[in-house]
This record gives sequence, C-alpha cells and structure tokens, in this order.
Amino acid sequence: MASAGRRTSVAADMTYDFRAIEARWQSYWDEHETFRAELDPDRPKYYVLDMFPYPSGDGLHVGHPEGYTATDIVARYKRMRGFNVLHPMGWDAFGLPAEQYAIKTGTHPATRTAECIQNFKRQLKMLGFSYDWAREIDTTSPAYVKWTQWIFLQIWGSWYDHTEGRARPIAELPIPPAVAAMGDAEVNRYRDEHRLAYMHDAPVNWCPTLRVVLANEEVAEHVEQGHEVVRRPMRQWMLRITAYAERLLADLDGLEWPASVIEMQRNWIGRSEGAEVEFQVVGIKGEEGTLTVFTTRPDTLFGATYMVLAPEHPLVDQITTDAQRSAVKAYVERTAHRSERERQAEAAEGAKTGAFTGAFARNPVNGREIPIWISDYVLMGYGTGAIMAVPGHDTRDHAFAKAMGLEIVEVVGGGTAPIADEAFVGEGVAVNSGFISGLTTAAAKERMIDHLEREGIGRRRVTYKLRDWLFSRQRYWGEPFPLIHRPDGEVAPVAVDDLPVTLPVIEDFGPSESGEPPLAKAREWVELADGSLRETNTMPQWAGSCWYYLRFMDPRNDGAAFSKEAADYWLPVDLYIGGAEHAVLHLLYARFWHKVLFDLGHVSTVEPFHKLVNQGMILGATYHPITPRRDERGLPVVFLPDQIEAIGGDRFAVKGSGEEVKVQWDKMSKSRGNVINPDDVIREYGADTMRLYEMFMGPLEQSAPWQPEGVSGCYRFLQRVYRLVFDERPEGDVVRELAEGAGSERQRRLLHRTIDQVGERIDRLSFNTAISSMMIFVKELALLDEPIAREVIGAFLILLSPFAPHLAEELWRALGNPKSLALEPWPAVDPALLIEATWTLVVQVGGKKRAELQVPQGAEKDAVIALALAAEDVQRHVGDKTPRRVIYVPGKLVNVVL
RNA sequence: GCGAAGGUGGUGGAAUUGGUAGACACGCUAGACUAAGGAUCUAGUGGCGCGAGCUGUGAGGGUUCGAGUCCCUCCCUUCGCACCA
Repeated sequence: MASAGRRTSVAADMTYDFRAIEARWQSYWDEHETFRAELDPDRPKYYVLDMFPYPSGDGLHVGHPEGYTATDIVARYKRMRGFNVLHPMGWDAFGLPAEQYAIKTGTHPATRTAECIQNFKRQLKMLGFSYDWAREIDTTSPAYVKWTQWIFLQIWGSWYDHTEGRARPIAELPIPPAVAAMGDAEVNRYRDEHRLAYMHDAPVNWCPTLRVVLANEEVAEHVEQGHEVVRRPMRQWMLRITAYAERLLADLDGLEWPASVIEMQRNWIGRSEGAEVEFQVVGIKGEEGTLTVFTTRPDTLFGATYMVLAPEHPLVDQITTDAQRSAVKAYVERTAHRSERERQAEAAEGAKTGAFTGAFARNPVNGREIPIWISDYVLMGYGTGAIMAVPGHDTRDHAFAKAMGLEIVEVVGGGTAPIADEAFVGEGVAVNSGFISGLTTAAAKERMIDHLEREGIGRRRVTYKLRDWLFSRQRYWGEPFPLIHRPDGEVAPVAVDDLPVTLPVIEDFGPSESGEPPLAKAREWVELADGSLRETNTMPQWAGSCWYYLRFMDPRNDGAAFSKEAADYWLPVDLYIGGAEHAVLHLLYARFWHKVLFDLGHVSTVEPFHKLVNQGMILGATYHPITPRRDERGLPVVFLPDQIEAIGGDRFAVKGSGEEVKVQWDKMSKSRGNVINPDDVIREYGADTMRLYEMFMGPLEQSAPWQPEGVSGCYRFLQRVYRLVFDERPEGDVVRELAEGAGSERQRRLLHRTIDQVGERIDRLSFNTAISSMMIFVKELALLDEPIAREVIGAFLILLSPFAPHLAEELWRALGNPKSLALEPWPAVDPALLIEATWTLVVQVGGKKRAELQVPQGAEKDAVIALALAAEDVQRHVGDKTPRRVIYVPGKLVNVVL
C-alpha cells in the first residue's frame, strides 16, 4: 500500500462506493458484450484507434490512459450519436525487452509476454474502456504472425512499376529479352533485383552491445542511449520504401494530422529538386570515367572548382594516382573505422577533412580541369555519392576549400560579405557564368538544365533523403521470414497454406558476435529435407504494428488477413491517438505497407489514418534543494513527492527537516522515480475520477504536470453528481425525490445549453472545457434550489457517461432505467431553449468597458444605442460631449467613440 | 544553423470568426455546520488603489472604434532535423 499511514486523500472518507460501482459495471459490460462491434452496412461507421501498447513488465503508467481515455470518450460519444463504432485494443508484443529478459532469466519470451499482457489487460479493464475485447489481438500469436508473413510475401512478390506509379505482382515484370536469353537463373536474379523486398549486401548499422542491426531511423535513439553503432557490411533484407517516396509525400496533403508530424515526415522523405550533371575524369574515356553528381543548384555550375567523392565511392580506387594512393588509402580506412558518433561530433564543429586523389575532371560548361578529392562530408547514401563543389555558394564546400586551399569563385551576385570570407547561399543573379550570366537564380537553373539536357550531359532530377528500409533483425523474438533458400541459391516463399512459420524452441536466445541470428542455431528447424535452409533473420518490431489496424477490422478471419468487405466498410481509421514518438517511423512504415496493399487491391483507401492526434506527456515531480548539492555517493540530492509538503503557494519543503525545495517537472521515468501508478490512483479515487482528471488537466495535445490536488477536485465533482441523485444517510444512501417530467424552464435552459456545449466540445476534442461545462451545470442546478426533474438529470448522465461511465451507469440505473445507457441516443438540443429572453450588452466608451446592461432579445439598433447612452456609468464618461461615432455589434456591444 | 509548436494569475488552464481577459479547477482567505475538520457548504480571490479608477496576456512597435487574437522586429521555452549536395 503506497499510501499506508498517509491521510492526504480526500477520498479517505469515501462518500460514494466507487469500488463496488466500478466493479459492477465492468462486469456488466463484459457479460452483455455492450461494446461488441459488428459490420453493418446500413449504419455509418466510426473507427477510433489507440496506438496499441508494448506490454512491458512495468505495467501501465498514467501517461498511457490519457490517450486511451480520450479515444474512449469519443467512442462512447459516437455510439450515442448513432455511429457503428470500432474501438479495439491489442498488444504489440514482439520486441527487445522480453528477449533481453529471456537472455537474463531463461524464461521464454512468450511466457513473459503472456504475463505482461495479462497485467496490462487487468489495468486497462479497471479503467472501464469500452473496447470490443472480442477483437483483442496479439502480434506474437501464430494466428496474427501468419498474416504478417503473408503481407511480407505480398511485398516480396511485387515490383514497382514506375510507369504506372504502382506496385504490381512480380509475375507481371517485363523481362528484357537479353536477360531472358540467359536462362531461368538469370531471369530469377532479375526478378529478385526488382522485388519490393530484396537482399542487399552493404554496410549496415551494427550495434555490438545489443548484437543487432539497426535501421537508419533507429540509430539516433540507440546512440543516445549510449550504445555504440558501427558500420559493417552484412547481407540484409531491405524493403523498397523509396519507390513510394513521392506518394508518401504527396498524400500527406489530405490528412488531418498535426503540423509537426507532417513536417517531420516531409523532412524525413527529404525531397529535393535539381539536376544530375556528368563530369568526365581527365584521362579516362567513356562511361568508366563519368562521374555523375546531383545538385540543387545547377545555376552554380560555373563556380564548381573541385569535386568530392564519398570515401566509399566505387570510382575512388580507379582514379587515384600512384602518388596519392597511400594518402587516399589512409583516409578511406580512417573513415571506415570511425564511429557514427565521432563523425557527427566533427560535423557539428564544421571541421573538414579529406584527401586529394590526384585526378582531375573537366567542368562540362567551362572546360576547366578541376581536382577530385574525397571527404566524408559527402555521403555515399545520398544522391550519387559524389558532388561538384561550389565553395562560393555552399557553406560546407566553402569550409572545405578554405581548409584545403582550393579556389573560390563567385557565380551568384547579391551576397553581402566577400566571397573569400563567407559562402553566399541565397538566391541572386548569376555572374561569371557564361550563357546564364545575368539571369536570376530560378531562371538560371532552368536555362542550365535545358542546356545540360540538350547536350546530353545532365538531366532534371528529384532526389529523396529517404532510404530503403532495412527490414531484417538478428533476433529471436520476432516474426520469422517465410522464405527458404534453395540449394541452388534461389529464394522461395513458404506456401500460404504452410504459414505461419513459427519460431523453433531453443535454449539460447542470444545472437552471436558475428551477427548470426539465434535462429541459425536451431539446426533442425533451419535445415529442410531437400537441403533447403530457412531464412534465419526475423522481422523488426515495426512489422506487427504496420497493419494491426487492418486486422482489428476482421480479427478472427482464418482465410485472409482481413476481408475485403470489412476493409471497405471500416477504413480509414477516423481518429488515431498516440504518442509523438511515432511521428516518423511507425506512421511512415504503416503508410508504406498500406499503399502496397492498396496497389495490390487489398484495401481501397490510399491512406490508413485520416485524423491523427498526439497526446501530450504527463509530467512527474521531483524536488531539488534550492542550491543543488550531492550526497555522500556523489549523486545529486533529490526528494520525491511523499517526502514533501506544501508550505503555501507553490512553495515546498522537506517533511521533517523543513528545508525548502523547488519542484521540477519531467517526463515520467522509472529511473527518476517520478512515476505515478494508475493502480494507486484508482484504489484511492476510482477510475472515473482518474479518467476525468486526465481529461481535465488541459488540452489533450499538451503536456501537463500530474498534480494530486487536481485529482481531488475531480473527485469532489463526481461526489456532487452522486448527491444529485442520492441522499446520503447513515443507514444507507437513498434515491432522492425527483420531479417527474421535463423540468422547469430554468432547468431545461441550463440542460440544453450544457448539451450544446458538451457535444460541440467533444467534437473538438476539447475535453477539459467539456468537463468545465458539466461542472457549471451541477453548480447552477444546485443554486436553482428546486427539485430536479428526472428527465433533466437523466439527460445530464448521458452527457457525463463518456467521461465517467461507471458512475453515470449507476445513477442511470438508480433513476429506474433497466438497461445500460451506453447505447442511449445523445440528447437533442432544442434551439429555442438556447435563446435567452435578454442578452448582455457591453458598453464601451473609447474602447474601455464602462457598463453592462441586459437588453431584450430583438431590440432594434437605435433602441439599444439609446439604452447604452442613457446608462449612468456611460453618462459619467460621456458627459456633455457629442459622440463622434458609435459602433454597434449586434448581440455583443456598443462602443461610444468620443 | 534549419524547421515546427508555444509563452495568459500563486498553479493547471478558458477566451470558435478581432468585441466583457482570467471560464472551470487547484491553492489561498473569511464565514457556516461541527466535539473536531485535512469532510461538506457559502462568499471572496490578477496587480495597484480607501475610492472613482488605473493597470494587465514574453518585450517593443504598428493596424483598428476596439488586439491574448492581425502585421513587423526581438527575446525565451519545448520538440524535431542536422555535413542530404
């Protein structure tokens, strides 16, 4: 008991028995399958989805339920609005923690995962979310893995037809006659090279600590955690996401997503427009000596005074002169051995290193011979791995030219500083540039590209930062690839009827140092009777989350991943809520898979998630001495909330010593010790209070601190609601006498205003202000001091029920309703009741508010102005002066300008 | 450096389109009920001023009868990207 011995809680003297009430309604919903969703073409659908959790060993923290409560409110609201709501939950259960746990303890990851799922599910159930639990899925279950593998085979079985702009079955790939003539093996090879899933032998990001290959997207996160990541050549499975770069970018336009996420995806895809230009290496004739570069500034071609190749560029070896060979070799090796971290640190400083190859190339527009260098500031993975360097108009080239003493030429006029001191990267007018001199940057680009294309030495080109997705992992706890390597080297798919390929039972889950996956050790599993070998890599954790929203539509289908009928009905996801940490990876990968499935005719929307919202973080408190100090072990002194008491305002002191400390709000994390456990909150206040508080804290998208006093405020509100219906007596609570019928006009006006506001605010996901409306309702209802009408309180309970469903159900039943209110219709607003008999007129004199008057509805402009001018508070400021002007805003104000 | 979001009382936050700044809640103050209150209820609560009033939404300027909201300049915070040619 976390709170033993403490009596800080308002709920200590529990006035309504939330424990019994919440347990009762949770089992009622279970037994009656209240939230069961069935496909029904006659009703409008609404698909509201949470980012499903990884069931970690730590269980839920209060951050999880924030998004889940928001979606639950929307789900419950939409049901009452007549929508057929799909609101599912499941488990993204493959992943490193269970595997690390297995390596440490020997417990099979499946066992551990099952335990964690059970705990998560228990916690979610306690919060009363209206999930259709019959649709629960677990990405690690064979029934799910089967279809993850099936989708992989769809991708593997496709190629991208750039002419038609879509993926097509590999069987439809045109085979060039020259390839066909070379026989079946060559045809197969040709096909394999064009598949959307292909094997690639290239340097990959290898993490020696974890013994795993990482996707480019994952490197930063691991480096941040202090893991070393090195480049190392390995044969890996790649997914051809780059084929979709343009569509992934263009289709962002139709989405209702946060600007920041759209922007991050745009940056990640990184489209740039420019041109390819061919340079000829002096002394090497023909294609062999052609260096192609990509530039976004073809207008600066006359200013290209040298070239730079990435150290890994294939031509480096060929063009290096004997005199420079040792220097070049040394630099190439140095680059290969440096970690990503060292390289990035150097980049941040702007320091430039490199080596001269001894070779020269000819600038195709002015014929000048320019030196060819190598440097790691040119990346093999972007563009062509080679650049033309224009030090006058590129900061990096400028720094390199300065460091190496290379020539700097001005070819764009308009800079302020001398070109020798600073590169001018802005737009201007071309100078010293032959046939484009005098043209503005935009025009010069066009003219240059025309020229290059006419001469056949370059072309217009669009490049993307996005790289293909490294899809294989040397891990045990993931989906095995459903592929077989034949003795002749051919790769074959596992037949659909033989899916899923399940994981073998093994003892040692650890990957080897060499990077060989743990599955390779299961010889009996790997080796097939005909001498074929199974693929031993597994898929990354993203695989399961790439399509779980599709499986939810038809989760028990044995014959397909999902039916076409279900997909046509439920897609797209109307509202998707989750953390901002998935802004790029998960959302980009899922969109990619969705588009492949679209191309192959399995889904009929181009995008999976229509509206996306990122919930903010809930921050936890730690307390620090006013002047920081360290304890005897050298660690900073930190106090946790239960060691602290408030001493007025926002000041805090340590209990016992009385030392004043300051509060600090951070993302909750186990290591900081500032985590709030939902179990404790629910035990003390109940799930309804917890849900209400999390929504009342502030806008959903915004981060906010967890303040225990705020929780009790919400609890007090629910108590007041309880007392609207129940009279608390020592011998037991009894239902109050309620007025029959629709209620007094005052009550109905109050109610309808509240109905109007709450509905509109839920639509806007402005839950904190919706709750505020309900608080005002309860307060004003009490002030009316008249018996409350049954219909009024009943309608209010419906408004309350998305937020505090247990209490709403309980009170609904107490009013004599036999059935759950979950499927009651949302009350209709009577517009007539929203119009008051009078409205409040604000009178300003010279823009300052001077009076407030009640004006009858429908009063004429002149009458209102006369009334305003006659008011005493107005007269005092106007006096005998004649107003120069009177502004009249109907229904709002009168402003008298003197 | 580039990009995005944001800066409103002691605190979390309200204020759809320019029209009462600070709703609602916490905290605080006073009172009621009480054996008691850390329960409950009532009232008050941006700052300055006895008051009429003045002042106030990161800073400065502008547009307007009127600006938290629009425009310009700047400062700060958070997040993302960062040798991408």
